[in-house]
Amino acid sequence: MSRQTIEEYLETIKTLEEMEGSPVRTSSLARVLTVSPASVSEMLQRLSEKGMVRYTPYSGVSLTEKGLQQVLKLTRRHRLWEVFLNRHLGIGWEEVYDEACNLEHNTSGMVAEKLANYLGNPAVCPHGSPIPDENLRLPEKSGTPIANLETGKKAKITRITNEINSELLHYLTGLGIVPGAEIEVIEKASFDGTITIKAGESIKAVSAEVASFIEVEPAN
Amino acid sequence: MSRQTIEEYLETIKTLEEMEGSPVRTSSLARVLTVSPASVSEMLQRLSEKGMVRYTPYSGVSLTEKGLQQVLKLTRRHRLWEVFLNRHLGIGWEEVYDEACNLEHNTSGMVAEKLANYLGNPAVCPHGSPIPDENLRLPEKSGTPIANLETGKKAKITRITNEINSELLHYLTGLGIVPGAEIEVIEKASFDGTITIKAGESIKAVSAEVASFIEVEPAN
DNA sequence: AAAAATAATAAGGAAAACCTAACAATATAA
DNA sequence: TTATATTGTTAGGTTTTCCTTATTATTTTT
Repeated sequence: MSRQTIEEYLETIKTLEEMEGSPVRTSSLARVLTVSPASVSEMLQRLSEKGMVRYTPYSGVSLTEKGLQQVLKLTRRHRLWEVFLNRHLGIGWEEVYDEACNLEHNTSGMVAEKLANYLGNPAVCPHGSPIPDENLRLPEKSGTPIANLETGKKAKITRITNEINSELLHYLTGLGIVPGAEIEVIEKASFDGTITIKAGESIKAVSAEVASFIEVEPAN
Repeated sequence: MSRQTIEEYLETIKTLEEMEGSPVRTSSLARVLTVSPASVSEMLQRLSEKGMVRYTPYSGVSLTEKGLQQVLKLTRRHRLWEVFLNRHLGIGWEEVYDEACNLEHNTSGMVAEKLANYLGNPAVCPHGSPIPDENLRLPEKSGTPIANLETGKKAKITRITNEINSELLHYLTGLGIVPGAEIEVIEKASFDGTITIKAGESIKAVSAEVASFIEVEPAN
């Protein structure tokens, strides 16, 4: 198994653990990686032999500590590059994900740490996601999905949890829903979860699905 | 043939064309790439089918215009990253080559041009080698090997043409022989080509082989 | 021109990363 | 609780891209 392939599998497992819970099903991985379930089964056995994952046939797969450390290392590099691309090269936060994906797998530890230092050891990426520190530790989770915010409450957007879908991010940018923006929940439709949000002077509604990607911290 | 493999072959062919002349022999490529001559033959046929090289069996291989453009594109990305790593991250000019190799293959055109702009469109890398411009054009060659410099003449070091050998570069740094340094040739031994150089206050001798990597521009 | 050195090719193989089809296990619904 | 549907695994095969070894062709040297 090539390093690239290993890294792709591990990162996808981590993402799915967060999205759908652990353990992750073979079929989910097959869907996301667009390969056959049979291929996934095969790969998971090999990753298991390498001690990167815990794999129980017919049940699912989860990262071991070793696998998790590997993913955190990549996440750190990925998000550091995102900060650089956005802040210094002026590439939009909607676009930096893909570019950072290309760079993260080819960054040495030395370059990663010098880069972190150059950037002033940022705590979050342009989407508001936390950057693991030098020891790969993450802070306690602080934000909450916007659906949890009471109507009429003001809050600050801290994070958009879907970094991959650049169309979504462009759409949110158009609505003024970007990390750091001050917003207020005007209305939450109980029927379908649509949420009406005031951002700046404009008032816009977003679907429950889109809202699920928006994390906020209530203003005090 | 994977993109990575193609790029490695093309870059090696270019380097060997400069070092040993064109066309490049199969055996030279096999030696540098540490693969069998049989594999090289096989690969050269495929590169030839793709129109990247001109390959004449038993004679050798040279880059086509298409192959050359490809190499220049990579060279541009490579040297831009070297400038960034050296100037902004503080990685020594002796070390930047390897790191830039990793990054160059995973850099999009967009990132390359934004990076160039960020760096102020530098003309040369930390070793003094020219960076192809946005249209992949290179300036006329201006420097000359130090062996061509007359004894007693002052000159400025413009380039070290061996960027790969970091031990050599560390050695030269210790002697004060770095791009930009003002030097003077004290003596050229006619027997073995050893050259005695004054750099700053110190006077040191270098072998003909090491000297062959040092390019200068005479002071006016 | 023959011998020696070098280069190219052919034959065969290994490993990675997929696949399909058949079978097995588990979950769900009647 | 049995039948049905869903999901997962195994077995065996394919493709790609490299490899080595042995053989054949060409060039160079004597």
